[in-house]
Amino acid sequence: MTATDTTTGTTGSGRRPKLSRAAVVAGAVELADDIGVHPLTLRKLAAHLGVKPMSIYHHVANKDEILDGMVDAVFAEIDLPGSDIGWRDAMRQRSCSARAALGRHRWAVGMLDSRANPGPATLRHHDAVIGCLRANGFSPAMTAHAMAVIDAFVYGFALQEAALPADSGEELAALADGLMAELGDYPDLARFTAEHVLQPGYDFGDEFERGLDLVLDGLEAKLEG
Amino acid sequence: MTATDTTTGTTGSGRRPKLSRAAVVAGAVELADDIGVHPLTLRKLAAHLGVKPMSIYHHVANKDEILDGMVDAVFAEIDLPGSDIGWRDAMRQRSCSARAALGRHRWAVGMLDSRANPGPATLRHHDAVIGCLRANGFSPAMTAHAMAVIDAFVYGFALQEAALPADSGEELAALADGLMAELGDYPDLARFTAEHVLQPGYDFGDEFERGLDLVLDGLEAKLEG
DNA sequence: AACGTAGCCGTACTAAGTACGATCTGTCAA
DNA sequence: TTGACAGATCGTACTTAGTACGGCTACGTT
Repeated sequence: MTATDTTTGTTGSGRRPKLSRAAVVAGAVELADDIGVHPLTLRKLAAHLGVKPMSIYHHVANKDEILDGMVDAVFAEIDLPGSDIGWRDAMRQRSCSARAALGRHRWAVGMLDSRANPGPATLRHHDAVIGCLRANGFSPAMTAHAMAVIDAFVYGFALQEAALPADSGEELAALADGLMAELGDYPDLARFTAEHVLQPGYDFGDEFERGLDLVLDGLEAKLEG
Repeated sequence: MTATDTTTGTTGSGRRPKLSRAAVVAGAVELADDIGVHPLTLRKLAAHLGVKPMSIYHHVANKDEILDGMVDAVFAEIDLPGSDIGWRDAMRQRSCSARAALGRHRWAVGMLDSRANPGPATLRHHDAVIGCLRANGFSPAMTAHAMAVIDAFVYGFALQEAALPADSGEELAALADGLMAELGDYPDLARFTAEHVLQPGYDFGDEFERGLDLVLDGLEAKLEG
């Protein structure tokens, strides 16, 4: 009775399935990418899947189970840390992959807190990270420390990116006038925005790799010290 | 027509108000602390405020405006960086304060992404942080870098804390048996949980200050280098 | 060929967000 | 003092969302 069973059943009798738990979750992810999570309803999902609303309930118990599955589906997109490269490259790779996945599915970050039931992909991911660190000389305490810092940075950065009003500097520049008008009471913010954020070459996303390296540098120093 | 006007109006005619925008938002924060954000409905909020549902709509345009206000109310609880201490202590203080506020209101972290309209407390906070860093020798680029890394860590850590199934090690130990049974397929995770996480002295929250210092150390080194 | 079962759907109930307009109560002008 | 005004509150009702319940359909088995 694993909740992740996607097969149709071994005895094979009855109608040929159009749906499955995996198909429901995958459709929900697609639709959420398109319209967001809050506007995602079972009726819209059913329409997206070419099915009537109540058919969904033969594959999931309720909407929460779909939401849990969606989070796990995003984790499934994150590369596991490679085992043949060093811990630093492995962490770097999986962090970048995680940021990319959370960027493809902006709705996912905000769900990480309320979905406390980790799915198999989530557990497998954490398992692999722990295995990688322990195999590379990290003590249990250092492993916990490293995971806490790295994951906090990755999730937090993704959270900030998801909250950005615009994706690119160009879009941001388009909003600039209206924005600056409301910043009169905040002189430092206003100056900083005008002189740095709105400058042509600026891209908040560039801070990711710089910040990640700062974190990894710190961990490397602690590991050696 | 500032959306934050909490006064009853200058001309002073009409009925004595039991409600106000601020009272509505404050009540919503209280109720969300109690029951969570998803179960928070206007009817329950009205009951909590001792009022009928539709009365709320004379103070806010819709539920989204309440949610925006709630996020801003949490930001209002975060200490602004002190101006007389150095940047490092100022950042440390406001980070700890932010973590505490987000811990008091676990629902808040998950809303940071979807609530893209910053309120006055949020703007004031960012303004003060920028002012603090710029006044302490941070270039615009270094300011952006520092804010990105620190905020990412703080928000991300709060997100992880909010996702924890239990608050204390004791509560976690109570869930341990059921937990370990499901971890058969994840040997590294299982061993790590048993040998480190479930040990008496372990508290995930302790990682906050250690991680924060790692980040601040890295920034200090960059500032001097 | 009949049956059992898995998958799908129609109907309907409860609850949530909120539009619309009625009512109620202090305050101010005369 | 009083009457009218205006803001605050509330009653009603409409729309949409989640989902319980039971019926229908078609395929594999016997």
